[in-house]
Amino acid sequence: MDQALDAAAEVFAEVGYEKATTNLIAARAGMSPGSLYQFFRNKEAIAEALAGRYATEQAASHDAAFLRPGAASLPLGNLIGQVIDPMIAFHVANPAAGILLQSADLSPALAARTGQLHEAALRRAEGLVAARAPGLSPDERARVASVTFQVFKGMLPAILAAGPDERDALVRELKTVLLRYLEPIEHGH
Amino acid sequence: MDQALDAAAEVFAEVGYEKATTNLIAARAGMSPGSLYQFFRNKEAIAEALAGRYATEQAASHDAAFLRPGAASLPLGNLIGQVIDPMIAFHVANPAAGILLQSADLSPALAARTGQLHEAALRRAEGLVAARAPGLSPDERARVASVTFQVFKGMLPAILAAGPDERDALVRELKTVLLRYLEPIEHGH
Amino acid sequence: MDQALDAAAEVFAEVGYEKATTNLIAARAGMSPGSLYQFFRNKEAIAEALAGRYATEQAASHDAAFLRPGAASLPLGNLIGQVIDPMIAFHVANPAAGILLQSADLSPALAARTGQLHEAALRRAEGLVAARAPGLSPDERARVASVTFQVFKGMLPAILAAGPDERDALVRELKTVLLRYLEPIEHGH
Amino acid sequence: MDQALDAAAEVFAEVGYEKATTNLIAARAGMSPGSLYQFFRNKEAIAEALAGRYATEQAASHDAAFLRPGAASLPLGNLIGQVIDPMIAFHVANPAAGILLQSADLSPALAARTGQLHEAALRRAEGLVAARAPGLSPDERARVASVTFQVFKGMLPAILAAGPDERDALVRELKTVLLRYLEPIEHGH
DNA sequence: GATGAATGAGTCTTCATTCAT
DNA sequence: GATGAATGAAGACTCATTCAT
Repeated sequence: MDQALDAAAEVFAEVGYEKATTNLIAARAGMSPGSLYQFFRNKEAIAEALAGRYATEQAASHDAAFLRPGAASLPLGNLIGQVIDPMIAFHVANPAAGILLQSADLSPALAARTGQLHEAALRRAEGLVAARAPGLSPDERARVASVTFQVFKGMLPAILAAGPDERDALVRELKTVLLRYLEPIEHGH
Repeated sequence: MDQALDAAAEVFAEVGYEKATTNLIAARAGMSPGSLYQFFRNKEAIAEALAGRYATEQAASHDAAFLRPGAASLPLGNLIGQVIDPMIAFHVANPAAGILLQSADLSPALAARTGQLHEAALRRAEGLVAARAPGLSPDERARVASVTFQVFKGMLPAILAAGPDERDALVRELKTVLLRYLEPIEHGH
Repeated sequence: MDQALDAAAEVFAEVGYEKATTNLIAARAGMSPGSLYQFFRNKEAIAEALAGRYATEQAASHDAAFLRPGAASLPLGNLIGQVIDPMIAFHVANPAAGILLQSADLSPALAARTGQLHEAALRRAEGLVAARAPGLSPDERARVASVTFQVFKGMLPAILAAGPDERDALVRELKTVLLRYLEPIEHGH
Repeated sequence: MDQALDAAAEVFAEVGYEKATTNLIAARAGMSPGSLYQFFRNKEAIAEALAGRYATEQAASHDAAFLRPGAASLPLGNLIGQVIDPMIAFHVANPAAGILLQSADLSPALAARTGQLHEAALRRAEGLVAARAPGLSPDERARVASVTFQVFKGMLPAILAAGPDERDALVRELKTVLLRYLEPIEHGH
């Protein structure tokens, strides 16, 4: 079943969600289509499960960053780096995650199925914001977290498509955008 | 033919590019599939033409913003507003434009055409940056423009999905992000 | 209407009957599809009319060969030459005639529509045979004529496809086949 | 898969290659279109496979005729009978073979494959000629073989279309044509 | 009489899904 | 539980034919 998700990730990354065929995923996973459908009700369920796996993995990496001693009192720039760097690394290692993230915006019908990834990321961003800007109203906090995530999501495709040098420059730029956006908020708007 | 593009825009917005069927587009346009294919060689060509139309319309609206007297000497915040507001209005009025903008994994030919939309927006952003931060190297300028556009693109889906109130708040936030990102650049990094 | 048939002949020769589209024929004829359908009930009717025209033209050329004084008493080899040469010339000049002749064999449904060409050619061959071998029963005469025509038809594609030199050799061979076949018949089996 | 080819043969024989639809072939084969496409990449591939099957079967039957002891020293008329009779029987039993043999304006790929049928028959005819008229130059030998085959091909449709009695008469006539054509060649032109 | 845009049934082909083995 | 052949609905696209102008 992990085998199947690995295969799905490969195929999604290579051809996108819509053009990925379940038969190709099964073949890539070294199993029969029938077996694939024993694990997943349908193609959508595969994407959902994959998104779930990504959500879990990212949560783990995020927690790791925050269990580091002193994380809470880190300067904002450093904190951003500690969060962004593993996220980028994760997406570089798992290009299908980006595909799923984008697919959600492509068609309303696709949104629900990758919700977990979205929601999980959002919730973590909200935790961050709550810790750094405790004065914000829940609405504001949610909005700031959402904006942060959207900026990340917006830059992700370019970052993933870039070669190593340009990628580093873009990541630096992403951090700059977020730092400049969040710093005034941290200090009470 | 405008009829057909209108119908295509509706259908793309509703179900996304991949799930849009040419027969549905034709029906929505009140014509037969055969007629649709008299105007467009294939499904891709429909999207291409639609992207072209959007590129043209946006260029016009953007030029309008810049021909306004004094635009060049406007405070950055105001300038951003003058650019962002019509762009948002455009995307709210034309939700299919966002779909096309986001669709990364299209065929090369279509990508090239939606690339028009992309490129046109990018080039306009570069013009802006060049005017405001003449000291930047071409590479830096291109990167700043690209980042600006990516941030916009990243927030677009949420803005379009939001209700009117939340939408306004998100647009304000988008402007804030861009202002805080660009202001230091305008003043020499 | 001759215009239309000329165009049809071109198109049939270029792409074959099945792949020829009525719109292409109309365009080639410099008229609208509507006009084409004013002259011909449907695509089949075009082929029929074209076959009819070819039948007429060939009849004329055949009669010319036979009105030549002394034709009836010519040695068989010469007579064959006088019949075959203009027929080959005709088919070289009108490649669509060969297409129509072949199409009749490709699908039972196609046979009827080019019947005129077949029948006309057969009847002329029968006339020839009757003149040269008056002793044959009507059945035998019909069969000999039919065989003669089929041999001609069988070699026609290769003759038309060949370059000039090979073509001459093949035509010579065709005449040899027919001469050797018909000579004993002329002399009472 | 043999099922599918049988069905294709039926359909090709009934309506010709162009008018044969893959759905009809599938239905005739008692399978779904999807299954048909599991065996054959596309419609062309069906015809190719069928042509291949025919080529193989004919080669076998032809070899059988020639492995018969004393075949090489048979009088020419007998030899012709031994070759023609099974070929006619084959085409009577497999009317689609004639359709494929006659279809000249197929796509290059298909032509190449039906060419197999063509080529195989030609090569066998050449073998025959070489054995019987060793004095011929390769060019002449090829031409004689080609002419022989074309005569056969030319008479085939009429033979297949005829009722049993007329068919026998036509086959006899075919043999006569070939015998009279080839006999002088066998004896040094 | 001519036009040519419009039609829509029909074609090939794909692929998510099922089910007998 | 696994298999993978079979399914068949549905999609992109074509083209003979019609009909309002």
